[in-house]
Amino acid sequence: MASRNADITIGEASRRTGCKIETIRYYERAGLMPAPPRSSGGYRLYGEALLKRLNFIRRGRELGFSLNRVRELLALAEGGGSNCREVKAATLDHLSEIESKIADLNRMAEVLKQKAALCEGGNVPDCPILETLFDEC
Amino acid sequence: MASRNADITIGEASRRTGCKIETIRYYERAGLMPAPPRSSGGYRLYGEALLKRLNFIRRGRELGFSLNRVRELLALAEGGGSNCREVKAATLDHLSEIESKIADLNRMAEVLKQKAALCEGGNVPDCPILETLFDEC
DNA sequence: TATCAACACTGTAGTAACTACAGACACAAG
DNA sequence: CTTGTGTCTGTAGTTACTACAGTGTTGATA
Repeated sequence: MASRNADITIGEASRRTGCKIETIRYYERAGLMPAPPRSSGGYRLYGEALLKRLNFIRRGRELGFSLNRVRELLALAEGGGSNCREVKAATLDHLSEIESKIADLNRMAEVLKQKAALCEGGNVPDCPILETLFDEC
Repeated sequence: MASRNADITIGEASRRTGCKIETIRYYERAGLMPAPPRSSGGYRLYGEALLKRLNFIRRGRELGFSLNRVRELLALAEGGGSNCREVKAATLDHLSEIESKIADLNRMAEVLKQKAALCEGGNVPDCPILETLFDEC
């Protein structure tokens, strides 16, 4: 049960989790991953539990959680009393951040579309886009 | 025509443009703003042209242009042959970056909503959100 | 057994776009 | 002349990595 478990080098861990090697080492430095056991030659060796943890981090990041947020979630997952209420709160918090970012970007996109429409894109000087950047209220 | 023009200190420029003082100095270091003239005591003094330029940068940033992009736009605006076609291209480029960011965020928001819905948020251990982070695919 | 490629190690520095000091100097009002 | 506010420089910190350089390890082959 422990034999093939502990023979995973960092490169293999990288392939299996989709985290780059340097990112994995970075997570260790940053305290998101514990220092793993090492081979006699000093190579890091990852077991299943650590791979799971790496995947957790990667999935959290893919969902846009900050590393700090991921850290919190890991703490919640670890502290046996993993408290669903807190996790849900963090998730909803994050969701509302994302939604306000979406709203911001939509606003930007609108303005950019308007500006682009002003401009027929010829070889003309006096571009209306630049003018509005310079002069608008 | 030049009297009240050149008496604007960095604090006043900050108030008028909405850029923080340290950000203005940063733009100078970063080559987006030229080194302005100085008072006898070494204070930076901004004229109308520089204020306009600062506003340009700020508006560009508000629209999500990167500083490099703003730099390009400024160059286009300055090179007398300010070429509407290039400006429009940069704008549309940027617009499509923003739109793909919006799509990403919408995807994230969807998943987060689903996850949050799984979870009734009680004082329970074994939170389904954490479980999917750990175990999914 | 020697050797070789492929891998991993540490430590440092760079990225974007600021922000935040510390310690020193400038300027205006009382 | 002092006091208070403003500004100066230079450096370091932020987030989440990424990219080296220079050295050591591993495992397979000749």
